[in-house]
Amino acid sequence: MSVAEKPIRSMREQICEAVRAEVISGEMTNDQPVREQPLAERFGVSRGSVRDALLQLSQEGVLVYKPNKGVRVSSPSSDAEFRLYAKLRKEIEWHCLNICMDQMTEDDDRNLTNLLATLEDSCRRGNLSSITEIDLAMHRYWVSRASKELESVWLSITVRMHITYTLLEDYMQCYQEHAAIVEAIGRRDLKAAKRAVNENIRYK
Amino acid sequence: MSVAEKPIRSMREQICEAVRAEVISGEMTNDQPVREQPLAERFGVSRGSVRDALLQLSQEGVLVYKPNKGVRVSSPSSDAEFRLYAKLRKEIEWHCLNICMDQMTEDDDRNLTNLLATLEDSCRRGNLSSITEIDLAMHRYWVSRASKELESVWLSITVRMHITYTLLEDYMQCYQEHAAIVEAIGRRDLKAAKRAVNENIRYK
DNA sequence: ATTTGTCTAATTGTCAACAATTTGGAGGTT
DNA sequence: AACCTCCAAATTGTTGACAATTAGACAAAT
Repeated sequence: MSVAEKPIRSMREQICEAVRAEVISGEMTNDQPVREQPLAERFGVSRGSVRDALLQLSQEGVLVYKPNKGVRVSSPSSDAEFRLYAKLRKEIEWHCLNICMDQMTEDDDRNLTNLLATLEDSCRRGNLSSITEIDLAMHRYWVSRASKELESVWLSITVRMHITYTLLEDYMQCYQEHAAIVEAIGRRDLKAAKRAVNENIRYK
Repeated sequence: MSVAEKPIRSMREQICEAVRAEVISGEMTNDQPVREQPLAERFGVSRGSVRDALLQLSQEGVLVYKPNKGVRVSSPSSDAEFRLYAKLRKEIEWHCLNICMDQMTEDDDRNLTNLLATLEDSCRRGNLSSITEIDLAMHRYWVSRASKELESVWLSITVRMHITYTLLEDYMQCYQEHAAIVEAIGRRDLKAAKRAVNENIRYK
């Protein structure tokens, strides 16, 4: 019998995910300082826990930390760095597909199909923050499935790409690209899955 | 005039560097738990600062964190992941050489030559922990020179490779490989530098 | 007008105490 | 001996208070 998953998420993890989602979806503008006290009040915890979360997000690349000055939302990378990140991200996702393709189950297929359905809905409604969130969640799925250790490396690279979908027509294209990936994984077709992922991770 | 560097290092940063060096150089065995209280007493600070440092090192990949159980030294990756990390690391260092080769000064040449001399000394004396430390410091030099943002990504990938030189004969080879890199950088020969770096980052 | 110094408010950094959780072992039962 | 139960010690998680640092406003001096 497989070991039971731990649904417990530490306070720090919850704050991390909330702030990360807000930053990635663009609800916080670049270079904007992120103060500890307001966040502590908002989550009903002490500053200590908030500090832990902000420190982790800084290490992750979502925020930038300066001693005695706190953290601020990180600015977009240069084009050259963006292309490098895209390349690294593709290498990691390809590797993870290699690893986890064989051990995919019908449960995984269902989970991915559900994520895809949610993505389609968000794309139709044009809900930008929801799109970016689910986009990340889908890629994260096969990375996490392959290696928990790689997941944190992948995340710290991906968040630095500042993914944003600006044009309305991009929305449905985003959905179709992910549909192609899920379909390839469903057929356990490694080559097609890699090709589809490569199509989706654009080099700008 | 260039902006003055801040030599100030926060308490957390100092603890991080000390513990990281000890882990990387192999002074702490794999899976060994790292307790907060002893470290706090050793550095003469409170547990809070130590917690911050351990959290950062967990995010970096040096340590592994488990809720309510603290951190332990991370175990080596699988061979497949090692090869992936090597590939990612090479891509980053190549990119950084691309960026910073043009803006290298005589000061940089002096710094690298000094590091190389220290490395030679450590290699002759067979001081393993010193070798790994200087090895990392050298590669870190051109990465940091190119991009502070990439530095943290590079570090988190590199520390997961668990670099260790086990055989005595490897020591002098390590020195010679780095000598080749420094020499190529001194000639501002990008292609030769990339080739030398590629030689040094082995795929196991 | 520009610079310099100083005060004040806001913010981050550190600490020690307390709460919650995990660990390990003593003691008893089968 | 093997297995459970419970308790105590060790360890991590959280909190509020206080110290240190920074940023902005304002006045004084050149």
